[in-house]
Amino acid sequence: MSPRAGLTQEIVVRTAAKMCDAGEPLTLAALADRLGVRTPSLYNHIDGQDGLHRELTLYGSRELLDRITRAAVGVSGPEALIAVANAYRAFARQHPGVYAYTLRAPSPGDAEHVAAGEDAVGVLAAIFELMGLEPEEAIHAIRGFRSLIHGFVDLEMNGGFALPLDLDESYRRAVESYLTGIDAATE
Amino acid sequence: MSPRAGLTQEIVVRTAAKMCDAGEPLTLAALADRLGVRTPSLYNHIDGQDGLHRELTLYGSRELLDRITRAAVGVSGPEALIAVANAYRAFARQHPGVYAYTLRAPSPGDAEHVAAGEDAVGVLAAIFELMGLEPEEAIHAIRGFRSLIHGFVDLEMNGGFALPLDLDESYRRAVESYLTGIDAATE
DNA sequence: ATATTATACTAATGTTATTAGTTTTGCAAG
DNA sequence: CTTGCAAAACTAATAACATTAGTATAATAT
Repeated sequence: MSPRAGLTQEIVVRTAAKMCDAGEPLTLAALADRLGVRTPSLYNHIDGQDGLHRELTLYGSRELLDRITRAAVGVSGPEALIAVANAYRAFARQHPGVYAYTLRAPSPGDAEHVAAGEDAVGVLAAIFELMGLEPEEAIHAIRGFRSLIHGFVDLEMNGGFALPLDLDESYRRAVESYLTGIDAATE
Repeated sequence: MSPRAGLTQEIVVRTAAKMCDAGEPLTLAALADRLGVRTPSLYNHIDGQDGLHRELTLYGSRELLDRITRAAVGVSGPEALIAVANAYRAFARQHPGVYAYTLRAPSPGDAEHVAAGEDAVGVLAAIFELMGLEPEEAIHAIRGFRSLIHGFVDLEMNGGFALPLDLDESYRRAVESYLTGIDAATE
């Protein structure tokens, strides 16, 4: 009937990303259906379900790295960190499905994935060290910073904040408070 | 052969909890096998897979609430919050599988689950308000606090912290920095 | 023009969850 | 003590999904 549907890994992964961002359950069957193809045909482009997840993780990690990197150019200090925090949350809200994949720990062999994670940490490390933190202090500070913004975004996405009080304001205050505390601890 | 294996919902849920805490994939098939029973027999005690997940969520939420409540008795202020943060992390490390279920948003109809979540927030609200925060300020502060500790624990559990630097120290500093910032913002 | 390779297919298998309907046990009421 | 009943376990069957093996065909390179 139709050998040659013109698929490519790029198309498969991007379509999968759209589906999970839209909240649709992401199964190989549904993905194949969406692409007008039979399920086994996907195996020509991705290594099964695990492979698809790996690709989504990599895709999301790179995209997120790109966002926070761009958010940080031209600014420094707390201002830069606030910009990064806002870019991070904006990405997660815009791509809730893909965002969830970015959190997966890289497999030891997955050099590309590891690299994307290290680059993201590198962006933060540069900002903190320019603020006068020693490298080791910076690592602690980055861990807390990442924890705060990821935690907020994750709870927000999972309906963890029930009360009718402005979430933007809560986020702004949380980031601000943490940075104030870091500043106080540095002196 | 063996009608009457002596199962009860309690046993089913606790066994499921043990399995997911041990990192084993939690399927009804595996759970039934573990209990020495056929899969459909589980339906006498839980309402399918969704029902099991709901029970695990409730079980975990109550357990976690119990831990943080006990951690907070007899102490107040930042000391109490640090105790809560430590109890929270200890629970997550001890019960990684169950912890993941506690994060699920309660279904609107699930009054028991909603109540457990509100109680947990209530514990934190009491502490913050005794520290002099207005109710609305307290909500913002609680959101940030929960975000920080959940985010840290979640990243830690998912291998998000790669570098060989003491995690306990990072956690201690993160909580301390945040509380310092809250304190500064309150005056 | 032909050979090759990649892509998509059909067919088949195994796992899982779920429902329907059946048997049997343990307990309670007469 | 017997009889009846509800609950708990079972078997059987169905549907969704992922995966593998093997086959056909189209695009491309020779």
